[in-house]
Amino acid sequence: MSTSQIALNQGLSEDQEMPSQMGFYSSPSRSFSQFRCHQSLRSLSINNPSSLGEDGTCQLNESPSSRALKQRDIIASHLGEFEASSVQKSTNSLWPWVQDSERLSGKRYGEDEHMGVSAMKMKKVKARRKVREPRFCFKTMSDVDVLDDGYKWRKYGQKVVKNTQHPRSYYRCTQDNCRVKKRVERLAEDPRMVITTYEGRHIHSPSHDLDNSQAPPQISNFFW
DNA sequence: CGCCTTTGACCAGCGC
DNA sequence: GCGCTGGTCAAAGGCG
Repeated sequence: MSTSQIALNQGLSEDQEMPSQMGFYSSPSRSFSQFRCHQSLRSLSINNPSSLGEDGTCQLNESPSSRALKQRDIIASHLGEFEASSVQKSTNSLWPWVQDSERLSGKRYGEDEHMGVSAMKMKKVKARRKVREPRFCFKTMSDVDVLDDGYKWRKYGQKVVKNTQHPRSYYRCTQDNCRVKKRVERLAEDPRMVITTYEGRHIHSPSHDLDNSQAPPQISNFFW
């Protein structure tokens, strides 16, 4: 049985903060029931509070009925789910999945929220990008590091982070003017688990959809 | 030739 | 101020 785990730490109570090594920050102001469930996820019981694990993740054991869902469809569904329910509320106080170090320096958020790409390129010489786009992360048990989420990514960096055996890889969406990035790393405690962190919102549909017109229309509704 | 990965260097933020 | 760390840049090389 293949297993995916989606970080739903927004639904945690205040004293159930995510493990620090996962870089999560739980927002105590939101309850689990606030998540609206996409049709394709209902079979995965993602909105069932009883399925919330002790570590703040929702473990999705794929049932026969859900097994037909392609991995990227599941991911795309989650993207839409999170966007619709919370990620767009990108004020500092409601930032859903922020790394602890960044939470402590919340002043960094939103300064250049609407700056254009060319302007950003001009500015980066003196100052690194201070914007932090909406982000969320999830972990998946997988042999491959890069999950097929329907988008095309280009690797632009790799870094060995402290207290981890495996390097963290940095990817950027290859689509013009799309500033979405993602980080991929393996969980130190369990190398079988891949931690994927998305940052930003896609301004286009998944590249696979462009190639395959048979893709379910509900999926294309959830790009960001 | 174009696109991609690799990798060392650089930079900003943070803690002390 | 200094050192550490994470994130990014960009040159170099590989591959189809």
